[in-house]
Amino acid sequence: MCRTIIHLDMNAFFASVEQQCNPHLRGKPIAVVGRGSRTVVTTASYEARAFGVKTGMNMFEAKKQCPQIIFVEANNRLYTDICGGFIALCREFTPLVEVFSIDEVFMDVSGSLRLFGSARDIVSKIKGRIKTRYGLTCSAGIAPNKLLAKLASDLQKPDGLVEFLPRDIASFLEDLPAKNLCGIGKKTHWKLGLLGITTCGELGRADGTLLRRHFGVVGDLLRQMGRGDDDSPVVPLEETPDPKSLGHSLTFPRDIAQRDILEFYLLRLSEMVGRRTREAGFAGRTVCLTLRYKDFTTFTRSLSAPHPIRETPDIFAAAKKIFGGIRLEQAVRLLGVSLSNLGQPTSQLPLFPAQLRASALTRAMDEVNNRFGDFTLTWANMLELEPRQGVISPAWRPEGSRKITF
DNA sequence: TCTGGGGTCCTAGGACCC
DNA sequence: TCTGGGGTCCTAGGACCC
Repeated sequence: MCRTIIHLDMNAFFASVEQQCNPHLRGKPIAVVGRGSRTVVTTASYEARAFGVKTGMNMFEAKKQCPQIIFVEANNRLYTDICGGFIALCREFTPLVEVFSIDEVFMDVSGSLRLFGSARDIVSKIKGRIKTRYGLTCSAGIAPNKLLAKLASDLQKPDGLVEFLPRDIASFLEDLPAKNLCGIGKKTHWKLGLLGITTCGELGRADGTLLRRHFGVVGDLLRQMGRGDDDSPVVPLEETPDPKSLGHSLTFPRDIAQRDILEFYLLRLSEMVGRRTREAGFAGRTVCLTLRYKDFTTFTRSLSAPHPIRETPDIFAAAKKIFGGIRLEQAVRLLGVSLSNLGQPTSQLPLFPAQLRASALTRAMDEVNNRFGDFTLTWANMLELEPRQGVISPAWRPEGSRKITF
């Protein structure tokens, strides 16, 4: 059964939104960044990209590439609101809309064609509405599967539309670098190169046993990708699986060597994780601590509790226990806390008055914070720390623990 | 003034149990 | 004293995505 899949990719999303909101930024090289000096470029406008400014660059590098660059602090709320509108718009054409990231969606319009005409028609309607409503452009790819649709949308930027017809696919893939495929990163590209494989054509013809030997179970998948085969479904929001982990991490403005200060941050991160976990109605058994030293050496240590936990003091206690077992070798640049092995909280009621009080207290704090903002009400020893919110992750997805309303 | 933050999936070794 | 094999869980790390 041949499907018709559309991939839509908002062009330089965060930067374009900022340029729309602030006319004086239009036509200028800008970069959306987080707060503080130790931040990186999340999105660069096309004007900035022309100077070589790329996502992931730190501010100095960006400034070096483009001295007149304008840095704009991210406005997360604005981006998620527009993303919500964008998704709602796509869902007018099919319920099969998969949110791949804050600025990318897949649509399976196989069943919508009779109602709305061709996939091209659907794309031009959506593009038109995004342009009118938000002043934004996007690039679109149309193909028989997600892999190829994403490849297609990448070919014309900005404001493009590329359709892959089945008869053209093989010849197009023949000389296409394999690293252009979604899922083949730097390392895999390098390893493939050692095997003499650089193009999709070569990957598709490669020996299955050879690929399995070097890439394990992924080997077979790689060969299929080289041939442009992909039968993965478009997963709509309603069917998105529950998250497997929830976490937060923080790069400090300056490296920190004092354990007591690091413990303050640990509590703060534990509270952020706990609150989000409770809000999403989960509990988790495994607490994982991520630590990055001054020299960027990064490692994780985790600890599993016998029962699912969700209260801040429980998460903090586990994080502190892990932290206590680490002998600091350098000043610390980043700390992270995450909770995994997620499931439904055990439904048993708290047994002891102390537990009952703790849980009621948490509930009350969450309510206040949900209404008035993060850290309005907080644990006393967190008060001396500045609340600090970074830029939203471009991989943010409005689902599960991050639900939004349309 | 070097290098963010939020996730998923896979692998591999060791403990432990039967 | 040496010797099995299978299965699960835990931990740590790495590759990948945006």
